[in-house]
Amino acid sequence: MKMTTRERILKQTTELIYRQGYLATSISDIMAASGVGKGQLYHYFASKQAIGLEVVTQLLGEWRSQLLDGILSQENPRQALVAMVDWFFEFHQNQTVFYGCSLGNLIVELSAQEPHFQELLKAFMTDWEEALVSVLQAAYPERSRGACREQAINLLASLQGGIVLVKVHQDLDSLTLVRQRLLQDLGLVADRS
Amino acid sequence: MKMTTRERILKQTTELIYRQGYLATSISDIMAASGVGKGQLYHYFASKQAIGLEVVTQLLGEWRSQLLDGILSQENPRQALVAMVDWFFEFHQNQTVFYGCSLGNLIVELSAQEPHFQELLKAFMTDWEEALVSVLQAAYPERSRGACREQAINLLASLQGGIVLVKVHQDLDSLTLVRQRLLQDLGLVADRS
Amino acid sequence: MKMTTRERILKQTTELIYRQGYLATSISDIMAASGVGKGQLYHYFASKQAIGLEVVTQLLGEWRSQLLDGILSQENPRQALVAMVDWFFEFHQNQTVFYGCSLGNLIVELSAQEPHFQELLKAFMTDWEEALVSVLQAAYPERSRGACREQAINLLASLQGGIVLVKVHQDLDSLTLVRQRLLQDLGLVADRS
Amino acid sequence: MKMTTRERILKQTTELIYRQGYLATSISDIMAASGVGKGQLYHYFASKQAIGLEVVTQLLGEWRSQLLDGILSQENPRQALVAMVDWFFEFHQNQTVFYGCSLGNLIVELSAQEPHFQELLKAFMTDWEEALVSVLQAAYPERSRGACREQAINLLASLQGGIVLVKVHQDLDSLTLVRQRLLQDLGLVADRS
DNA sequence: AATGAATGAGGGTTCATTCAT
DNA sequence: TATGAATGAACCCTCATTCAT
Repeated sequence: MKMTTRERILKQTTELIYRQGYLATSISDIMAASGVGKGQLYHYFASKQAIGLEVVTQLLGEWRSQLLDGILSQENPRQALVAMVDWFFEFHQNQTVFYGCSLGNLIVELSAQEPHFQELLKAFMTDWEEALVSVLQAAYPERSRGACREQAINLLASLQGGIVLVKVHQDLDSLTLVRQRLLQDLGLVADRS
Repeated sequence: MKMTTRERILKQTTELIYRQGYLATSISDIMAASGVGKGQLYHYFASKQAIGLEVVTQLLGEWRSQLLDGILSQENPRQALVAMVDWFFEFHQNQTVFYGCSLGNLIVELSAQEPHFQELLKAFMTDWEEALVSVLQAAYPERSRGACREQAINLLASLQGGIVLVKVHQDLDSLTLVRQRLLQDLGLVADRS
Repeated sequence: MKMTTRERILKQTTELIYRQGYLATSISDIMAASGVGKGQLYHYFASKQAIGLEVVTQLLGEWRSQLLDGILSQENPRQALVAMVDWFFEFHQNQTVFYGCSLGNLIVELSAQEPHFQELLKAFMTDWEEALVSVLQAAYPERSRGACREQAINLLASLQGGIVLVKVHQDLDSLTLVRQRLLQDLGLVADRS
Repeated sequence: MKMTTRERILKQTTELIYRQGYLATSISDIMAASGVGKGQLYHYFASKQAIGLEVVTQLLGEWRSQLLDGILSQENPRQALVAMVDWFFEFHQNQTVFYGCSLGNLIVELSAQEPHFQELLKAFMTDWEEALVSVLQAAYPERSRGACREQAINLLASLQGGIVLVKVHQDLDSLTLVRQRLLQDLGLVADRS
């Protein structure tokens, strides 16, 4: 249960970046949140960017294991899709302030400005898309790969856009409606098949 | 055709905020971009936040007039919907760097942190949603208002999410696929009605 | 008699750099010595290096006007040479701590590390050498230019080296002996001519 | 042939200080260059200053043995003088970047600031001067000790000043001319004697 | 309406050093 | 003998803002 200093820094910074964004999170913020001195921080990390990149790397690792290797890798493809939508939804369900999607926030804040971050984020999103395509292909073997890809992209866009709407309204409604439609789509198509 | 100093400041700041975000845009950046001294700037605006709020206000005014009062107010509701999707798509089509959606970026960056900005953005998004609901209702009179609302939210989510994907990939593909699906949906539903 | 803030900064920094060297002179030192706040400092100068370069530029300008345009430009070339040696000597004569030569110190500290400084210093030293060559040529018209150049370099080296010895001993003796020899040489040669 | 950790630290630091100066050489630089951890470093040395003083002590020891006990202690005094000038010259001859004189650099950087360093440097320079005086006295027995001392100082000044000029020009020419003159002087005087 | 001097808190980073194991 | 975690002052620089003219 004991955490090393390095882990504490990363954990706290993950939370700070999620809530405030990368730019708005200062080294002082990180020091205060993790109870660590300046020198110590730079003992473990070379720069603020290095912390940021490590945070993102770990975050994506977490998503990979939970989402790609876990949820999307289960046997039944339709259940996998439903589980993914639910997983995404449930994360936000219990919040009091809606900070948005940890990944989406980083994409919007950094993709056009910080190539190192963009690279990591893009790689993950590509993997996510491909995983989704595979699951969709498994769920609907009669469809073309192109059709699956289109649906995968649309599915991801809906989720990401849904959480953007949640953020501006500070209200879960939009995501609820998006989820409803997504599940319906998945079911509807299933009915037809 | 001459621009006043105040207008010049706002125009340049709009561009800077679009590309870099609000936090990353410093007073110095604004001064440099608009060729204005410190005194001037603080003569016209009380603070950086005041500039930002004015920029957002003008931006939303522009969207209101172009999108809500223009595109979405045309007689034929289905044409209105298609036009809206195209308008959104075409804005991004000609870019070399994909900075995302001016509104979406602000929502993600500021909604959870800056109530004044959130308020403006939320008000506009609400109006946009309502306008969409009305147009959808007009297009599909047989449907319930709830169904229209669900579709409106999903439409907006798809667009916002699509542009998020574009930003992370720095590639228009995702939005192209989203647009394809949206136009298809609008047609498909039309066929059924 | 009133000095502008900028002038005050430069004057104090010149003194600090002379005594401590460029690296050892911190922005805080400069702030304290010139009674100026951080923002103010960076209002007038873009960076510590910019201050340093300006200090060096002004210093070299001063040397140019006093030494090259003044002392070395007088009609009688032998008097000019003697006056130069005396001018150099007298500067150090009245000091209690021997900080060395303002130029020599900078050369030793920065020539191998900081190209911008080296460039300025080298340009001045080249001018100084050439001025000396001309004066020597005027004093001893029968000599070859090469011989004059050799003597010029040796004269400069003696002065610079002399003040290095003064610095290590914290004692003017070495420079006194160097001066003695230099004046003797000039006289001696004069006798021969 | 294996070097102890302590020796490795000293060797690398000597090089770093020679190239960058004492102030500009950080503990991190030393650690990196010698491949030693923090604990190691402070196990062998009490402080950065202690390392610096040891470096200087060793350096001066080296000069003492090579120059004072070696070159200047050979039987023939005139050969000794010529050998000294050549030794000094040849060290610099093969460099691509001219970092100046290891001793001269330290004198200029530290004499007026760091009493401990100044003490070491001054002691050595005094010994060097005295050794030179003795050799000159041996070479020219007819001269007064005062005259020898004057020449000794001037010889040292020429060398030190010559290398300062080399440093600012990043070009060996100046030292070549200084050497030429010095050897000529030694010969000239020899001729006269 | 306009200029730019002045302020001082805070930005990210490096420093030499000490401590615990 | 060796490791590297921890400390905190100081480094250069940028920030948004205010003031005097």
